[in-house]
Amino acid sequence: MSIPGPAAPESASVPDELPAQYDPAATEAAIYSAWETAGCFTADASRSSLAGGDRDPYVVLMPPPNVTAILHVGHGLNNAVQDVLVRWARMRGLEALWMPGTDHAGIATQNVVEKQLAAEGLSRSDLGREAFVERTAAFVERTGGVILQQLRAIGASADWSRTAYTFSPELSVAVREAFVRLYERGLIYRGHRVIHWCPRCLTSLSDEEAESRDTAGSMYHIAYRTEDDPSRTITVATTRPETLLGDVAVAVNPTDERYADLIGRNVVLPILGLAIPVIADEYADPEFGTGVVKITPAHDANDFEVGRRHGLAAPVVIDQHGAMAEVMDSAGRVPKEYRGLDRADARTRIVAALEAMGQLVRREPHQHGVRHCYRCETVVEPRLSDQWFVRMESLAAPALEGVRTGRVRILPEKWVGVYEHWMTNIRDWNISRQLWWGHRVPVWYCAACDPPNNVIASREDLERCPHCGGPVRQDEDVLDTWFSSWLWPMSTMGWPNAASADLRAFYPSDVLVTAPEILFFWVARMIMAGYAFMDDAPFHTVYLHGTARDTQGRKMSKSLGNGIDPLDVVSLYGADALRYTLIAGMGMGADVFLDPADLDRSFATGRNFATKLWNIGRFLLRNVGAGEVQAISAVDPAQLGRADQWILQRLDIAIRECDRAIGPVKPIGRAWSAEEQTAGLRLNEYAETARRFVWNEMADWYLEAIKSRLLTPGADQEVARAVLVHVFDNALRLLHPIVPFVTEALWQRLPSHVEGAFLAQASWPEVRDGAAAQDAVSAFEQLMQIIEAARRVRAEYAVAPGTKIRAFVVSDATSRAVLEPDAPLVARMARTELTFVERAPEGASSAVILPGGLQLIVPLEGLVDVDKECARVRTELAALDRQLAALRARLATEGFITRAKPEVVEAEREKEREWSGRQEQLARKVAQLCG
RNA sequence: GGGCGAAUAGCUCAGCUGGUUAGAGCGCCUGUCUUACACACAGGAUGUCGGGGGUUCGAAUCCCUCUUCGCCCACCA
Repeated sequence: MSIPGPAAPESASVPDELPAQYDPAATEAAIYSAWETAGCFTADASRSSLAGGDRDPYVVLMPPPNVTAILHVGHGLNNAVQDVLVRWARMRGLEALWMPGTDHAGIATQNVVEKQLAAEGLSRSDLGREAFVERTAAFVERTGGVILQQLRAIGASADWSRTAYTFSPELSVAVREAFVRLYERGLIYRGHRVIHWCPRCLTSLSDEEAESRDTAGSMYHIAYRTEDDPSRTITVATTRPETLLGDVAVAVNPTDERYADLIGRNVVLPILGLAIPVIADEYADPEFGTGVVKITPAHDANDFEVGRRHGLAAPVVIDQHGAMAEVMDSAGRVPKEYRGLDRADARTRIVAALEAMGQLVRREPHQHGVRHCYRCETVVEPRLSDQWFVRMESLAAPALEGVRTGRVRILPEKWVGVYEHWMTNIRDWNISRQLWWGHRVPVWYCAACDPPNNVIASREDLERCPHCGGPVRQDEDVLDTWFSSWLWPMSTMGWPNAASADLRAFYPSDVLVTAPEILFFWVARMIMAGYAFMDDAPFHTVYLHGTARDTQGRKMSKSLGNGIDPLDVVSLYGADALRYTLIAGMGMGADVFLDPADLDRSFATGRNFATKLWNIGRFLLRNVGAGEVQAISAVDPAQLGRADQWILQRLDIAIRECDRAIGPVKPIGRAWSAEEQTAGLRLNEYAETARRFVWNEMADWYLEAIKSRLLTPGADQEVARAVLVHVFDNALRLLHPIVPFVTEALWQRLPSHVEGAFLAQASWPEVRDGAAAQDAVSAFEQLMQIIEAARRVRAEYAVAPGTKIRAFVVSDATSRAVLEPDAPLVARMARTELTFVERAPEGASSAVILPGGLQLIVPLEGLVDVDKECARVRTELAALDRQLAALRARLATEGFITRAKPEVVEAEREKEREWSGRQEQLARKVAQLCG
């Protein structure tokens, strides 16, 4: 027995000691450490079929959380899904590797450390670059990766021996290699252009990091006077009047007749009094605003392009902090009273000034998208600067092709269109950041050499120039954190070392599980990197799951304070309850709604289920005992009872349905077929099927049905024990990926358990060969219906629970021979004594018509008044009349017979026979009762 | 502005290629501590499947349209 703790029995002879409620706290931690100690989660490269082994690999890459992150319910959801898949694959006999790790998270981590410094009254410049980086590294070393520890608490079966970090020495090698290779291929270049700049983080951002937010602003209409005729004015429309100080022209559309006469003349820039030209450019849309655009090349990406086309200057009038200043080529452009003013204040002042001068024609409310920093929400400032870019077009082509041909599938499918749209309209990626925390751009500059020798991209640190031997200095910038993340599927495996065992055994990986938010940041780029560096996609499936939201539909977040701490849930109800609730509640790509104010209710589904499983286990252990149990294969099929046959068939059905819900494992050496494209990964269906089997079928029916057999010594007891253990063993296997702890705890206590074996490593259930005896199964189903009917009658007439009732079953001799031996089962499960008769007895009674020509008649004397029963039967008959009429109409339609599938027609005919038989019986009953 | 998706029980959602009397969980109602489980058991109620039109023998399912929500993208100053 590998499970210590108070709940573990000393010996299997006293299994009754299990508490009535599952106590996760007493078991989970011990089970997890037993798994880890036994190396259950450690993948072995030599066993991979790609490396000469006999198992197909199954690899899931954990989206590396930020190294400073703390587990929230989003991580819980993401990792629960991955763990289900990995545990399932492991049980399927694949060499399963779940690669864990963290991301150094450039801006995010730097912000955290800078905040700490600020609390000490320091800034990063007070420390200097080297000390700051050291301090950040030490901080990460000390407190980073907490989240990985927390993931163990929710049962994550990652291979911790391989834990990676995007800023580790090994991954740094990969980053440099990727940079230099792309540089050598001409796909990385230095560009001078307007990029997104965060004035708070003091760094440039990629297009994806500058998130557009719909914002209520104003549109200002400003009149400019022409230089040569002060009476002739031209009105420009702008949302950013403060950038006026950097204007070098106003543009009109060349086809716009309103302004044709002005093209080539000058207008006077208000406030500064500078003369600037009116230029003609297609960029100006005659339909929008006044049709006149002010051109500020240094502070707007489009204006920059216009400026370039017309050879205009690009004066920079806003500094890196977002304050007005004469930064570059802008001498005399920022009046003293504006210098140092924040852009927002400057806007107010300039608008006021324009108004005072009578040049503000109009100001109207205007909704428009404003870009914000994805890390700190600051309004991003377009800024002219030199940055490193990756040319994306050629990288995107194979990544687009990979999805189109089915090498990679994206689920749910609705994201495919989004992916394709982004890929086909891809823009170059700004990868340089003006930060200190991150991979330094591996480029050195030589002051002595001439271009292109003065810029050297290098895999090794350079001390001196390889061309002239003179001194060099390294680029000050670091790389976008995503420039290391996009290599994750390769770098974690040892790339660029082609001889790496992991790279050979485990690339490409299988399913990537993540949130749609990072489809472009990460997923699309990983696919591009895969094709660019490994010539193959990094995975065959992208599974984009939903978001955790509160009851008002708001995304759970720390700042809103509406989050749920998964560890709270774990300590209250256990990891299994958390996992089951999340998995069962999450349709493909659908959001999960939870109430942070009512954890009890939110997680009732999972908690109740874990307890139910536990109690099924308790019952089994108590009643089966510790004695030897026959293997199911050793049981003579002729010995199997009806209930046994029935539950074994239900098990097979459950296995098939679970397999279908999880779907095909992977396509080997080919693309996904059209049918496979969207098949599987319906984990909620899988969870529901497994739950239904173990709870509604095994516990509610089978267990109840065999209670007496279990208690009566003899051969039949042995059969019942064997079947029960077999069925529950398989149920635990089916459920293990979702609720690993409670299933492991129970599985190890089964009498069939072999010392030292783990459910985590056990095999996935398979459908048994040989069909079940259908007669026996049907007979059991008929008994179930009799029991349900009798219970319904009892409930309807409020028969006291202790009271036994009598009932007649009207049946032919054949049915009677089949069913009568099981009358005691009905007596026990429905407290109803059955008497089999060939004809309905005289007198008023409640009748329930059952399929197969059976009728259950319960004498109502002493139970209820006849009037009430009469009314009930009449209602039932009326409903049946209606349904039967509709059914007959359908059957009478010629088109139905000729066009419907034969099996559908046959099913409908069968139904018609059954219903009309029942109608007849009901009519007779009405006559008897009411007439 | 462009693109995509969704609308089914009080709530969150299944319902896969059109064909049983549209389902589950949670919640609700009634009864029960039936010796595994009250975090349970047994029984029950609730749906013009968003509105309208169409295709079809047959539509929650396919098509059109309207309404309402959501998401992604976008330089319209």
